Amino acid sequence: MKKHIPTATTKRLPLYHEYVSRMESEGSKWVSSFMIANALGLTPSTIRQDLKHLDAIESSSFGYSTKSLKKVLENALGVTTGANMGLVGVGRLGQAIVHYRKFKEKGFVIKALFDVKEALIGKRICNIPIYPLGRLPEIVKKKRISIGIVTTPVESAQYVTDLLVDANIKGIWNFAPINLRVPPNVAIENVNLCPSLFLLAFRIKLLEELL
Amino acid sequence: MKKHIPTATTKRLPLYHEYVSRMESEGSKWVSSFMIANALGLTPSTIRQDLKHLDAIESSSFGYSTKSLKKVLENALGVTTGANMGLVGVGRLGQAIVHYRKFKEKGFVIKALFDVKEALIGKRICNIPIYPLGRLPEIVKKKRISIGIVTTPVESAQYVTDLLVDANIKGIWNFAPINLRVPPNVAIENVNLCPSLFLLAFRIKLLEELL
DNA sequence: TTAATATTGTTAAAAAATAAACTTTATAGG
DNA sequence: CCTATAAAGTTTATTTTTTAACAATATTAA
Repeated sequence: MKKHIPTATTKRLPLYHEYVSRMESEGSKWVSSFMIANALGLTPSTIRQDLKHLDAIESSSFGYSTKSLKKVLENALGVTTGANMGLVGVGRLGQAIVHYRKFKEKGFVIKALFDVKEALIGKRICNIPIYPLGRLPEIVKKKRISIGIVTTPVESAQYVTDLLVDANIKGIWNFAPINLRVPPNVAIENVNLCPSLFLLAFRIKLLEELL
Repeated sequence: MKKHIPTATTKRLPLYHEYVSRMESEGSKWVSSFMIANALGLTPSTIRQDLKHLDAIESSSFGYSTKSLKKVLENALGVTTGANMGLVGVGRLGQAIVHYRKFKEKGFVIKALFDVKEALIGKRICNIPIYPLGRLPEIVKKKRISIGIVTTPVESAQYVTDLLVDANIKGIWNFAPINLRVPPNVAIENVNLCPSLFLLAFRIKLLEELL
């Protein structure tokens, strides 16, 4: 297969990866489409269809080899090499992300922090230095940063994004509640808390109407 | 229409709401399907199809009335009344969420914090008291908490969720990277950072392969 | 070696979601 | 009042996604 991976599939691949990683850390040698489906609320058929788009995975009548599946997923996702990241906006959310350990394990390392607040400049969080926004272009280039994390207030998010784009960043991980405009050669992924909470509220409402 | 709202639509409604809210705060009286589509990277047709499922919206040859659309969306989403929330796991991420202001405006108020760490008990963050986990059932009942926010480490997430479910919570907003098991009468919404970052990495990879 | 079982791999059907095309309604200007 | 325009509302077609059914393969134990 391999040709073109459907978008619905691409959104699930990272979830499979996470599940498989957990199973591996728990010592499971094999993982079946039924197990994944059950854990993620999908059908086994969907899992198998999705995995058909990837490289061959070692399988048996127990299911897929945990190790092999994880490797193939990482390959497909392009998370084998990791990336250097820079975070702009060292507020509470920004700091929480800096302390988050999970992606570091995978080679996604935050190499620099940026903020406008004078008081923060020169300090370090998790041993990562905080630079003034003005030095962003220079530092991004020097540290070979390819992903920008935007955790600024809404007002400055687009400005900061433009800075990052001009500095030749490849992707933006955006936590500000705004749809940023980026050129087509820059990837973007939004993490948006309010809509997420509202979706939960909506699901609660649907469940209540059912009674 | 009104009958059954497709899930694809439900996921977009909160995004519409956010966009409309922003437009309203910027003083726009009217919002068209073209504008929304353009801002969110969708087609106008999709927007119109989606809104067909909701109550009638005041419209003209300028588009939809911002005020009316926002109201109808809030109605549909069930975010008119808000909800009392309790947060379990007062780590860095938990604290960042406590300080997040946006949902409070909409009536989604965090009324209590819970943690196992002795040192935290009795303290307050944003004037919200921190209770020991043991008092969760009692406090949830007393403060009429209907949404539980889980920001604990993975290891304790399921345990905490069970506690919340037993305390008759209606929905779980889960930030732990694990697929929690809840009974069918409890709604759940996951916010999962690692898959989100991996999806970004994947999009970057796709863009690079294009060149 | 063979039968039973569990699971993947594959194909085909069904359902859902999206996009396009067309109709109706509302506004603005002459 | 009429015409041009802009957008919503609606219908239809297309595409994508999901599900179900079945075939092929690997394992286990008798």
